Amino acid sequence: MESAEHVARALLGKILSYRGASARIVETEAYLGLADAAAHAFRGITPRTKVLFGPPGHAYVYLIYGIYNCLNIVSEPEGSAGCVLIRALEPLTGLRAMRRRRGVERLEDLASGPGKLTLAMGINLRHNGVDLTRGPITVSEPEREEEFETAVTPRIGIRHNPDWPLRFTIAGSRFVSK
DNA sequence: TCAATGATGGGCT
DNA sequence: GCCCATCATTGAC
Repeated sequence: MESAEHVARALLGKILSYRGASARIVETEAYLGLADAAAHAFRGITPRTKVLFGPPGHAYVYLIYGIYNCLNIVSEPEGSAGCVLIRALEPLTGLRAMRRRRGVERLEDLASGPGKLTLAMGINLRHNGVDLTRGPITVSEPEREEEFETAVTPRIGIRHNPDWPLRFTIAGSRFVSK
């Protein structure tokens, strides 16, 4: 089964890595493409959304509010536009670079939000469309799989379908967004 | 502690 | 011209 929800759940606990920085995914949201008015792909293929309609495993990076970038992973086969927004990370390595790029010290503040984490990891619009199965940005299994429970809540900051339970977090993590 | 708000630019009607 | 899948700061309490 390959739904955005399934992939969003499966990404929790995985390791996102790029150029020496790595972090554990602790919060995701599923967007359901043409079936979901909150999704960028809802209105169909445009220059911006065409990567969403492409093959899974690619990055969809977009600019939000003129300032921040958000990282998504295309989650469904070509022609189907589901994706998963990465919303928060638990920093693991490359902390010095993350602190420099973010301008804050506290570990909990480095990547505890979708705009914060792209800045911390050095991910921006240039990475739109890159294949995450080939690098240099990668998603991999953790060295030690830790047990955790998945909490399910409505998505954050959207106006359409605001109560759909498509936000997934590692329960109790201090690195989720606030 | 918490709600309100300004920053800032691309995408789309 | 309006809308954002945000964040840090401000100011009231």
